[in-house]
Amino acid sequence: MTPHTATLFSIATGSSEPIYRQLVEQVRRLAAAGQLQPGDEMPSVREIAQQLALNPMTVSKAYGLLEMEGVLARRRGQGMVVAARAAPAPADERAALLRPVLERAAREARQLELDPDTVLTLFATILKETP
Amino acid sequence: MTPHTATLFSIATGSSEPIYRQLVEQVRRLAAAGQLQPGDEMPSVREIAQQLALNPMTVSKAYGLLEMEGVLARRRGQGMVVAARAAPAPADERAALLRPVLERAAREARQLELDPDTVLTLFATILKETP
Amino acid sequence: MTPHTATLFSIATGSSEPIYRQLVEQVRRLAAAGQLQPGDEMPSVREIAQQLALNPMTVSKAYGLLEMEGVLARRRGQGMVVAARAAPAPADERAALLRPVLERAAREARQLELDPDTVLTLFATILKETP
Amino acid sequence: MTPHTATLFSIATGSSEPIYRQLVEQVRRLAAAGQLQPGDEMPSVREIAQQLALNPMTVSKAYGLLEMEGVLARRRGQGMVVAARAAPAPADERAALLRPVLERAAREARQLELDPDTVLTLFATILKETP
DNA sequence: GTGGTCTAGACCACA
DNA sequence: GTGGTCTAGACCACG
Repeated sequence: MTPHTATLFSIATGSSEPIYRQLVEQVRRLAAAGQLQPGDEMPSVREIAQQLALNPMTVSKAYGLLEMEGVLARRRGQGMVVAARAAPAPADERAALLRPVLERAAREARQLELDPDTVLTLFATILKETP
Repeated sequence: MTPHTATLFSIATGSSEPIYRQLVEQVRRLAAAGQLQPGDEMPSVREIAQQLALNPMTVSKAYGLLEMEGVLARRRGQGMVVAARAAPAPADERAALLRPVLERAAREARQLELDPDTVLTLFATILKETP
Repeated sequence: MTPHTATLFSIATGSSEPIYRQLVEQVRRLAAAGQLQPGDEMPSVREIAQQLALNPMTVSKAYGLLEMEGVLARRRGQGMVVAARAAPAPADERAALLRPVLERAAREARQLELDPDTVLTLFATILKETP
Repeated sequence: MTPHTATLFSIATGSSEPIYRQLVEQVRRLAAAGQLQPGDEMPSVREIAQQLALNPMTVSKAYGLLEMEGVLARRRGQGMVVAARAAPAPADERAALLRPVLERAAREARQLELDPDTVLTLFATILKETP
């Protein structure tokens, strides 16, 4: 199955986060969650670049990093596919990927002197909104 | 009252976030939380620079931005003070400052296909650890 | 279209007004007047710096402020462009930008006890000279 | 006659223009206009400093400059008086003092592409409002 | 003493 | 190529 570019990625060009990193992290998460299964063919660099109006080098850089990480694999003449070892991770490993952003949120909450219950309630609300 | 530099700031020089921005955001949150009260004198550029081993211009840049934002005010020849309009914000306004990072966390959680309860439990744990 | 540096800016290095602010205000006015259209590419920091014999950081500071203001936008890796929302302002809005300096002139005229007609005549003369 | 501090000066501590310069220019204009007559005793440094909540050194610096300029004169034990040669200037000399600010306004008007008539009408309005 | 400005030059991240 | 960040150090303006 070849995932559709438009469905897969959501890039915020206005964000301060580098585009290539947005791509890398999204693929990483999608692979960990199993939305990208081992063997799935990734869209070509050109296709992504065109559809998202990005510089092909930006996409290429993301793919390169993902290959180094072992999330994607290069198949000669066939483009990139999701790597075998990128099997869906168990919930606790996926949770580990979420830790950094949660730790940052906790640090900010403390500096804002918000009490944990308020924060958790707010977060619960947002979790329901988002999907 | 003059807050103590060492107590006020914790800078991660290794982080990818620019130092001046770390300073800006910390001051912004401390003012919102009321740990910095209107009228409080901020440590001088040189003092912060020395204690945190930073270049004075880096600190100065942060102060300049905070002044533009209206969080700090310049008292000519006497350093910066916390601005009058930087009164401690009510809890709901402070919570609003936390929204962006929580929304980001929610987005990542969804891409990781983690169920909300797991995420909330993890966050609760982290919130207890952090302080 | 890429405006020419030399044509765009006239910097008075001798003035007490900081160079970066001279740049900021000129760009702001040129954008308001429509001489800089949304989408126009601005000259690069290095180009301006070289042509006006300034330090690149000085120019960079001006660009940074103009970006914060929303007058310019950064196109990663491709320099700055005039922001979309920086559309040419109608005459009355542009006139509003002129008010502060006119108010100052009026205040000074009053302290000099010059009668309004004299002042207006003088100003009319200067307006004809200047262009 | 001793002019009253509060009536004489209007200081904008928020402005970017140095306080001592605001003082200097105001005295200069008032003397040129004849509102301060030769021989008039100026308020003491302390009095001005207290009433306007300024640092006495700031006031002192302004007085020093005005003395150097010949606008004020030091009378031992009597404080500063308006200098003899600071006689009210004829209208054309006073107009000359107004030129710089008018030239700046003209320059800005041109960059804003405002036509001279509009500018003059606006200025006429402001001149009527201000007093 | 305070902060502001500018220069010079290095290094990095991004595209 | 682009702009961003940081350092080091000088000088100035202000109070």
